[in-house]
Order: sequence, then C-alpha cells, then structure tokens
Amino acid sequence: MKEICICPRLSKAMDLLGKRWTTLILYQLLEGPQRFNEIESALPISGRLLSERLKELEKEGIVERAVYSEVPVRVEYSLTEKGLALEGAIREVEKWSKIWIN
Amino acid sequence: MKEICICPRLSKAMDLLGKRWTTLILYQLLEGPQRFNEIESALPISGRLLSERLKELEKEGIVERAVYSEVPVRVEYSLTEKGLALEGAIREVEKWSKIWIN
DNA sequence: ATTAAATAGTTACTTTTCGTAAGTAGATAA
DNA sequence: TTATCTACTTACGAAAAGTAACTATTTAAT
Repeated sequence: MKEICICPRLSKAMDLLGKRWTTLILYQLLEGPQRFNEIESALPISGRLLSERLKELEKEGIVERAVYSEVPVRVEYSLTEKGLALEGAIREVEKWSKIWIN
Repeated sequence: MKEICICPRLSKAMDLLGKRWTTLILYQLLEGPQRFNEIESALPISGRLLSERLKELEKEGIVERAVYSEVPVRVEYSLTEKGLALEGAIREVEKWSKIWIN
C-alpha cells in the first residue's frame, strides 16, 4: 500500500489488521497465551498462513513468541502491550457483528 | 472462509472488513457522502478495486449508491445505518494507530 | 459533423497472496 | 527401527490485487 493520502497511521494499521486472519488470530489470543496448534485448531486457517501471520505480528511487536524446551517442545504466543491495546477495537467489531451480522 | 470455529459473526464481519481497502473506504465515507472519483482520489486505490469493493459493500447493506442524472452524471456513495454503526470500531482502530503506529 | 472533456466505471494482463496437502526436524517412546 | 508429537516449511495450482488502457454517455466547442 502506498499510504499517501488519508490518515497514514490508520492506513499502516490496516496494512496489518486488514490482512486475512490477522484480526481473528488476535481475537483468539485475547483469550490468553496459546500454542501454535491451539490457534490452528480454533480457526479455519492452515499452518502455512498461521506461521506467516504470527511472524508478521511478532515483527510488528504485537505478538510475542516463547519457546519452552519441553518434550515435545512447547511454543506459546501471546499479545504484547501493543497487541493488548487492540482489544477495544476488536471488541467494537465484535459488538457490531452481534447486532448487524446475520 | 469456512467460519466454523470461534465467533461466526465476527468471522463473517472480518470477511468484509478484513478485505483490502474496505475499512479505509468506510473511514473515508464517515466524512459524508462522496462521489466515486472523490474516494478514488482520497485513497491509493484503483478504479477497478474501488468499484468491486463498493459493490460488495452495497450488497451487504453497508453502503448506498445514489445516481443523480446531471451532466455529467453524478453518483454518490454514502453509509447506511449499518455502515454508520461501524464508526465506533473504526475510531478505535484510528485511536490505536495514533498511539502505536510509527 | 467532428473532436474534446468530464464522470463512472470496465477490460486485459501481470504479480502477489492464499489454500491445500504433503513433507521436514528434533526429541522421545515402543 | 518405526512411530509419535509439536511446530513448522515446501511446492504448486487457484484466487485476488495492481496497473494501465479503454468504454459509455452526454454536452460543448471548432
């Protein structure tokens, strides 16, 4: 996106949040830290895309990745402060969807 | 999207709002009714996609299309009640982006 | 009569992203 | 040695997005 016009910050935000699955992944993580497979099971997303999205979100400082060297290995993803700050926005969409969808 | 797991309404909502440009188009329409070219100029979007998105939003009852038979023709797009109801969610993302982006 | 100008799109084509299914890696257990 | 578990990665065909040029309609100008 070229994000020249309009509000450039919102534009940047939507580059992230407007990507397929991103908001649903964050919504899922609002439940608390979760493992790769837990998220994968909770959403109709494939491992390929989940992996891709989590990397993007980690790079943006929205999600944190923690590896626990157990057997087998456990990897947990959680929201950072920046990620948690999105709760208000996500809840608003949830509210809207409860009223206006279907 | 298969939208089986998680909240199916949120999932459906994100099918719409999570599409590229959709939220920015709605944000732009929060300024008031606007013509095709106005929206096109305000965002770095092409006519092809703008046309596609507006049709989707119209089909979902989020946006209304009004044709005025002037010369040359004037076509205005505006938010319906359902569309206006998204303002809270969009403003929350805007707020977040002002704090956390860049 | 022909050309130009303005708005609101549409078409054709290339590039990027997504979806699906199968495969990999590293460590243990049978 | 084979199987199992988790967390990914790879390969590839399909769908969506980006870009630029083109169309339709009506009026005005040359």
